[in-house]
Amino acid sequence: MKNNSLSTLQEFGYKLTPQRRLLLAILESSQQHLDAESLFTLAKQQDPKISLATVYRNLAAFKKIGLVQEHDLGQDHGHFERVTAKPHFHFTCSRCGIVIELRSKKIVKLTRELCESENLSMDSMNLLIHGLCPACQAGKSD
Amino acid sequence: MKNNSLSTLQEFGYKLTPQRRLLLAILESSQQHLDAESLFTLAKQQDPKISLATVYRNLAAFKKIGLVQEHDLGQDHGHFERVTAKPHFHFTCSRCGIVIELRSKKIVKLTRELCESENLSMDSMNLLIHGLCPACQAGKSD
DNA sequence: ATTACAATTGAGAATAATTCTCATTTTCAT
DNA sequence: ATGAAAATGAGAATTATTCTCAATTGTAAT
Repeated sequence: MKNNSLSTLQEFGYKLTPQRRLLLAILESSQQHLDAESLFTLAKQQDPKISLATVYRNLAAFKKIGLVQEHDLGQDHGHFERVTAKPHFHFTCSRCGIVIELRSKKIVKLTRELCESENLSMDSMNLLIHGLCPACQAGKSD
Repeated sequence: MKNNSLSTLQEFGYKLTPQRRLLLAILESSQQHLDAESLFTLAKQQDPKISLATVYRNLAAFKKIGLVQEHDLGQDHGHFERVTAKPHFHFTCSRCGIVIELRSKKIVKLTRELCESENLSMDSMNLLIHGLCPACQAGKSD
């Protein structure tokens, strides 16, 4: 029943190390989009010996097997989040940098159909929108 | 009538330097998604003195005023392209890395409406899709 | 045309994110 | 339990990008 990320890891031939359990646990409990450094900081609280290289290595592995997605949120480094059943999109305010999550089944469906019509097999989609959030639209004069 | 990128630059208070003319000309004539290094290489053919810093500085400026868009095409560095009237999306094959452009007015419209419904003002959208291209679907066994 | 000032540039140093190296440790199938 | 393959930690190395600063240039006003 409980087809969790750990069994997925094993299915793909990855070994189940304490570091991987820890990193996945953090990613799963986090509601935020973590960057490598933040994940490293959080992980160190529970395993002070963990290495930043391990964080990067495993983020790459998780990405490869679809457990996490990397997003370019307009900063100079990537952000990661656990992939959930519900695909969603990211709106980034170009002024204040806030990230707002959006959902639309219709857009997902259309994208899937667009790919099908071109004979492309779609693994993941990532819709990034830039603009002004409501607050920044209001205080545009600053 | 001819509202080109040069006049846009001036409208935003940027000076019209030979380097900027050159970079924009290259971006406009290129059908590809150039990264900073390729743009630099192309620019040097016409202006051997041009500096890589100038390329980065101006890509940032062009981006800021909406003349170019930066895409994260799954590599470890950004790719840039001149913004045209027609928004389009990018499919990247996770196996061979080929980039295929897709268009869908419907998706653009839905995205715009989604933002409106959340009171977000949308400046740009960027839809990145990952999967397998037709060729790589065929030769999956390699 | 000349001037003056702010913006821009070139060159290379500096920084920041990410990857690599390699000796050591650990997982897991046997 | 054992051994081979995979993973880790630590720090060095690499790569993309930004910064610094002196010299140059575009432009608005004369």
